[in-house]
Amino acid sequence: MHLQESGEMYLESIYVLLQQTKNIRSIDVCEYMSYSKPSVSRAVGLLKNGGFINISEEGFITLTEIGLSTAKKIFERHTVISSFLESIGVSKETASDDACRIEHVISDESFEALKKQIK
Amino acid sequence: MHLQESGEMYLESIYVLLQQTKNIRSIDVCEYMSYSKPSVSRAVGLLKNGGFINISEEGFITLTEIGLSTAKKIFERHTVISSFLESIGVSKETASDDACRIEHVISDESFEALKKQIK
DNA sequence: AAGTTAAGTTAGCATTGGCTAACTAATGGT
DNA sequence: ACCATTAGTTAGCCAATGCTAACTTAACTT
Repeated sequence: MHLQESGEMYLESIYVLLQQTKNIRSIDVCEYMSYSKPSVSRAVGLLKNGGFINISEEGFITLTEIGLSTAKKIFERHTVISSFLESIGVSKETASDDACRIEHVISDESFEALKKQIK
Repeated sequence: MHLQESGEMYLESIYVLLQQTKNIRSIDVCEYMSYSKPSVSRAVGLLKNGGFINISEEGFITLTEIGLSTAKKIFERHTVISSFLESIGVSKETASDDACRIEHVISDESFEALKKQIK
């Protein structure tokens, strides 16, 4: 199942939140992304349908195997792109903001080339 | 007037076409972008309303002053990003494809940093 | 028990930006 | 004169993705 750019953002946010906190729910995603509850509710439903996450009885979100690997991939893109931009003199904040958008549109080929560049 | 990503793509295509051919019409944009006539018709109408292009009596498209400077800016982003990617080993085609998408989302700050990088 | 708060869902709106179907209008061939 | 082709427009569909309003449900408070 293919994720849109927005789906990737939600998944990445869930991943980041799960690194900080054990138990997260939709409301935490709302807070983190500054999106409304209905928006998150729908997105979370789509991620669940797509097999990327599971929702426990109590509403806690966990990543499936596919969800985790997908999230890791997106997150790696974020950190690599962000690091690269910082390495050429871009401010931390702009680098992260730009990485947020570029991570969804860059090809594997260019990403790998960038990755080589920063090490 | 602010252009969406799609508007930027149309404007850039018009700019590129005008560098190749003197007289271009909507149908040429359809061909070039592989979009349907109604899609181009609407987009061209929006660019005209936005003051980026003019349409002659015979349907020929010309760039206004603002349209030209905007298109040049976008096109410069394209070439710089594309050149940069090629310079780190990305194939010509992938570099251009990626530049096409990155050019719309990258910040001025990161763009300037990239530009410095390739010279 | 009754009321408040918190989390989530449902319904439905708006925008963006692609599309097809079907129309108009102008040009050109036989 | 008639028909075909070409360019463009209009109307309206569809998907994605944000939103608000209003509901349900569960839990806590007093």
